[in-house]
Amino acid sequence: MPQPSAPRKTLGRPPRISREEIIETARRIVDEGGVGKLTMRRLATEVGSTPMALYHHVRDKEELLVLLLDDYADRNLRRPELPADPRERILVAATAVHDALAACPWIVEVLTADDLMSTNALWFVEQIVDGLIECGLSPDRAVHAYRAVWYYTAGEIVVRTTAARRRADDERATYREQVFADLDTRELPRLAQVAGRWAPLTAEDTYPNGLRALVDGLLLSR
Amino acid sequence: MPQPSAPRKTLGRPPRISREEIIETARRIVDEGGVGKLTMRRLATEVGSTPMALYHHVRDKEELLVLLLDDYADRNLRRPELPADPRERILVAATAVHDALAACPWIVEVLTADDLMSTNALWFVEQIVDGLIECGLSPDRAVHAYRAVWYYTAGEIVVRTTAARRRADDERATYREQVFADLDTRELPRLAQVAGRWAPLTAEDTYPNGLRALVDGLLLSR
DNA sequence: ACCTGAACACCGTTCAAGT
DNA sequence: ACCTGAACACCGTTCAAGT
Repeated sequence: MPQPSAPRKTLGRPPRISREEIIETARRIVDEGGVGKLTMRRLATEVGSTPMALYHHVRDKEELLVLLLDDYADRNLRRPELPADPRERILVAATAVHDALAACPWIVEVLTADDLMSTNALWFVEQIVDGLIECGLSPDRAVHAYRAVWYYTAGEIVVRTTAARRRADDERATYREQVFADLDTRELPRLAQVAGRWAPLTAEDTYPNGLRALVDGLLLSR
Repeated sequence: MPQPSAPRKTLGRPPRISREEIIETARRIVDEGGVGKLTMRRLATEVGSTPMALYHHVRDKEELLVLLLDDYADRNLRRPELPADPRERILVAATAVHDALAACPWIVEVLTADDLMSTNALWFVEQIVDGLIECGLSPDRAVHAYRAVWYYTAGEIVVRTTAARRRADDERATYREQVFADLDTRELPRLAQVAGRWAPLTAEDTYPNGLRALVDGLLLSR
């Protein structure tokens, strides 16, 4: 993603819109109406231009989305004070990333990206990998462990915000309720036993507990 | 998702297409060309009908997708022999679900559903929850622990298959490489240190290791 | 170099009518 | 009860032309 960089001295028509302006407007549209409202056409009109002008500043819609995620990370991932203890540092850094991303429901569509790549987000990755190494993992194992943390974090956000969306949609959730009401007590006794508590239980925020368990388990192996 | 149930005796025009036929054809389209090729219009023509006829059998496209996921789970989640040891049982059941879903790249779009709900998939959930209880967790904690496993599993699949897709797309991956090549060695020393090995390291299949760590960590707490 | 207009090749879904 | 045709209100992107 090459930055447009310094003001160009080359000849030609002066730009009427900038990458920054595009991203800024895109952010506003998404904040107001969700990522579903962000279309190249609408973005163009809100930026006071035509759809095709946008393609001079971003390659396509997917690049725009990734740009938007990076912008969000740069803007919302303020670096917290990190504890000296490496295990605690891992937990605090991962939770900070998690909380910032989870606060932003539209992120899911883009979050499936391979990794967070904004320089600001990389600082958190650094802290986690460093904490893992300080806890005694080799650098290679630390990368694997970091990835496990990222899988868990991304999965938690994706699954939970999609569930919340479905709940808002109404009546889609009743399918789950119906399935759970009709559970075969003989074949699925444990699920039948917790069926009534499933909704409240899965609504609880268990990210920190699961994260701690995962990190402890990852550190067990050395 | 009410089943169409027994052959209806009520009067009226006899159905020309069935829900089963729709799902079967949808599955074929998706298998051949990916989930992106599945449109209501194309599905209609391949089933020999019109777009609007489909809406008599499924509520909308999202319901069709969930139906398709359930169909896939019923068809591909063959129940393995499970070990007697509860911890091993958890690992084998979770890995079986993971492997079946990971083998199916189109699943990602639907996987963000709250939970797997086909009766066949629920058997695996039952095995995991049961194993966790047998290991000494309370039923409530077992549900939370199962959810952590599901977050980790869904996250791993979503992140990895999206990454693979991006790699196939080409040149999108080079962004990551560029960022990693330009890492500030002073500010991000650990990442700079592993930068060269990042791609192969993250390409390795570490699902089973991470799963074991997570489960061990979850069992530590009681 | 940057922007525009028109067009291409699509979408999911609603509505009113037919059998 | 089930299906059709036409239409609505959109999409992302390409291409050729303008300034």
